[in-house]
Amino acid sequence: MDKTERRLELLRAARDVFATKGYHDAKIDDIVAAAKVAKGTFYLYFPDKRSVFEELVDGLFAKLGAAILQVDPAEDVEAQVKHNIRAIVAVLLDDPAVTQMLMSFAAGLDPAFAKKIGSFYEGVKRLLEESLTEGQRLGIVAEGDPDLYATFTIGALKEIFLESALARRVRPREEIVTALFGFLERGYLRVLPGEARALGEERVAKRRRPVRRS
Amino acid sequence: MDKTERRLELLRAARDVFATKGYHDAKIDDIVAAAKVAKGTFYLYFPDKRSVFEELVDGLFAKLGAAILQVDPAEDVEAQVKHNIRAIVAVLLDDPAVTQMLMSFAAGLDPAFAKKIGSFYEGVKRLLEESLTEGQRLGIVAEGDPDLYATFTIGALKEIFLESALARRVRPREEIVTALFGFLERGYLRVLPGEARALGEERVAKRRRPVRRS
DNA sequence: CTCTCCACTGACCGACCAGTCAGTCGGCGT
DNA sequence: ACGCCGACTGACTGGTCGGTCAGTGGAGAG
Repeated sequence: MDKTERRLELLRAARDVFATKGYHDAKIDDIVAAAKVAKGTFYLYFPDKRSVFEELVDGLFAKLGAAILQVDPAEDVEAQVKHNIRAIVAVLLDDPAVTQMLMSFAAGLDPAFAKKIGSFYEGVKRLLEESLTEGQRLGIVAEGDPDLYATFTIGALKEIFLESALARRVRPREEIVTALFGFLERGYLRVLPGEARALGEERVAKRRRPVRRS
Repeated sequence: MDKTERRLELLRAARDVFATKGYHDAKIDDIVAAAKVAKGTFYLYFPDKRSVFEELVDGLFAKLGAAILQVDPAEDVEAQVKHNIRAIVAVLLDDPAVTQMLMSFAAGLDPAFAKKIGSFYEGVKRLLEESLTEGQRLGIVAEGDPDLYATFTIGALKEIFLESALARRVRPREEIVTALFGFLERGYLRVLPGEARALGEERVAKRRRPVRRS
């Protein structure tokens, strides 16, 4: 087993232990036991307990950031928004352990850590808020405080993932996407109605992996 | 200073320390320092650290439970829903310290504690879900999975209070009420439109403290 | 004045655990 | 064969708190 593999092993072990016991109850001894190495080995790969935790969270943040595409108002908005929702759902549900950590342990840890997560959400919110403001200018988004809209949306998202992570209920992904979009649409989205929709999905698919054709 | 007062003093101190430092970083020594008593005194009033915390949370739970009224579909629904939102907003914003604890430390503590908070939210959700299902039967609530609607709603609520508790933004209460209601209404509420609204507020007020007349 | 009572005190204890480091061991180059 | 390297080990340490309890002081009763 080479170094990269061992590191991954430790990361995996840490992720599982954190997810089941929570940050504070997760002891380094638990993690090394799960990874079947001695305690000292852990410290060959990570400087301390918190840094493993941060690495896990950072990884998910990065995946999320990569998955979300900027919405282009010139194209079919519904399809793009649905695509983004679908992407977020996929990333988060594919890694329920880290997702649970992210959703549940938000604050309540040391201030430095809370700041980290806080600033992430703030970033996401600002992005969403800007999209919404722009959307209002274009008549795609209803009147009202975009800041509040953003907050509501993020809250709804967080809650559904928290629920999934706690495994209180497993839901088909597409059901989440459709329901959330429906909720948002009748809440504050005013999308071009009718014809364009079916085509929209296709358009986004094309942009992700461009299809060459004659 | 009599016993009740001292107890309250400790509770207040604990609340403040928990809110600023989080459960784990809040040391008994911090609490007794804030309350200006010796450590031993703390243990004359509370059996251990967790029980103070639970007492604080229970208090807020109780206040919330008391504030929320069952919605009667025969009466003006909009007014009643708004009334409930207003009540929740009032309780939570009046005690930002405990609210922050409630919103932030959801899980990530010992399992027993997580279960406590979890079961509370589950209870709230079930109640809301039932109301929504009933609402669908009556044509007040749009088609769709009431479970998802409930999750979204609670998420939106939680998020806005989390934001307030972290003092990232202070908002006029009525603004929150109106915005959230608008969001829900255009999301899935189908309320009797028009005339009944102005009267509705009055009707709810009457029910809380019955007015005898002639 | 003294005795009793009890709220209050704070030095202390022991469990717990993140992080350390002197030592082991196997593989590989020579 | 030999010695070096570095990955790995796990007993140990130092510090931190939650919780304890023998002692203090002052108020009120007799």
